[in-house]
Amino acid sequence: MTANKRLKQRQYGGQSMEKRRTDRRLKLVAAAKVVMGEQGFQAATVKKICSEAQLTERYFYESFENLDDLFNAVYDTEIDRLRESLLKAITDAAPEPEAMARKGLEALFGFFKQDPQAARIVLIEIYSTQQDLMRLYKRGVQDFAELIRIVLDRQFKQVKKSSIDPALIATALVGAATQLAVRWYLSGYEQSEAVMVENCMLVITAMSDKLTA
Amino acid sequence: MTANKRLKQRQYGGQSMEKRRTDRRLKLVAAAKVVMGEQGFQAATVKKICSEAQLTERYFYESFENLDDLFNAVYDTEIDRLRESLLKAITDAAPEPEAMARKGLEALFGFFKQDPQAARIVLIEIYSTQQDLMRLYKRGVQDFAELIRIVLDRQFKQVKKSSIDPALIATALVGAATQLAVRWYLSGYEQSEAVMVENCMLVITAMSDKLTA
DNA sequence: TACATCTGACAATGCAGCATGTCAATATTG
DNA sequence: CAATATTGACATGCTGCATTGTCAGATGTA
Repeated sequence: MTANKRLKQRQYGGQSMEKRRTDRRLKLVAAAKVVMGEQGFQAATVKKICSEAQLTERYFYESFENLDDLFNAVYDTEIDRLRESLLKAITDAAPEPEAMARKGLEALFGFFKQDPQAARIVLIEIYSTQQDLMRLYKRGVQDFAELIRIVLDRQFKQVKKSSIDPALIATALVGAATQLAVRWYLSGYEQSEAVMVENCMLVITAMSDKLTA
Repeated sequence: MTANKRLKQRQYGGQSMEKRRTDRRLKLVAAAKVVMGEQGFQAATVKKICSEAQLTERYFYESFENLDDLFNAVYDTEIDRLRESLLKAITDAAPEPEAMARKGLEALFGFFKQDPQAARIVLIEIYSTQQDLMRLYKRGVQDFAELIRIVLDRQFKQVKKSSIDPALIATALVGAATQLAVRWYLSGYEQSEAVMVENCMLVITAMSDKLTA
């Protein structure tokens, strides 16, 4: 529906049609991040977002089906940014496991501290979407857990008790970190970033100790 | 507004006005739990809930301001049930710390397994309310964390590093358990209850070891 | 039995937001 | 310059839902 009449396209403002479309799309995603990150998904409307993006409402439907669709785009964008930041921190600190963990946590809490809108999107609003919760959850939690699991597997090759599942342990650790982040965000970042990192580190090293013991 | 014209009240169906009102309120809370627990908060409407409760819509406004208000009531009810179950399990198993933790986790995961609607309300839909997120979060996460913190404080009196905050550690542990529960719920309870308990226990004992070391 | 209260079914109203449409102004191309 | 594509501002129709209102019938009270 969106691109049916391809009769004649031309430049406008020195940009091709495709460039203009993707620019508008990016503006909408950025605007939606602001609105949803400040007021929440529920309070977000097409009108508000288009107004924030300084675009007329028609262009919303040029790029998105509905608000859920747009939220997915916003979520993916922010999660990608977070993952990139995390991966860079971790790989830079390799190969010392403890340094990797610490730098990773610094990147994580730094990300949330420096961008409260993204924090709300990633930590809170993820659960407000109707469809695709599984997809978002997998992308936002399980993929990170998978990262951790790989490290865990390296640390302890032989599982002592067969009922212990590295994937679950990894999920639990992700949960510990995110719950700390949620609390931190909701408190208005009451504690210092260093304190958050330090306490989260303790949980991780505790687990590491336990598994290597 | 609800109870202005107290001109003349009388029995009906053998019940006093107050009894009838509270009965209807309870029916609405129970119905809302079903609708919101199955379809989510967003999909819940006054009509659906009243239909589920087999009450006409007028009675909704007799007991609640709006859907957020009703959700609060549902959430409180379920959290209270969960807390009661947890406390009973823990106190029954006292004073062995490890047994307390294990029985507590069994109660926790048992609760979510046996009542998926409550699981969704408590784990997922909590974040979908507009107002009062702080209140719900405090009631649903921080109060449980406080429980744990008290136990932690007993286990290690002197904090080695001043930056370690038992309240944060407790929050992290709550996060670990709830994230496991969320994953479990979203997977359709893929793993056995025993496996969930076992893996969560490992995280807790790891932390316990670390703090008492 | 007569009368007031309570209840349930459903209608009426009003509003908010989605989705599409209109149209004049502007930019681009030939 | 003429013709057409593109844009922005705004209007329009539509839908679903919240909230209030109506009324007949059921139930209790004097």
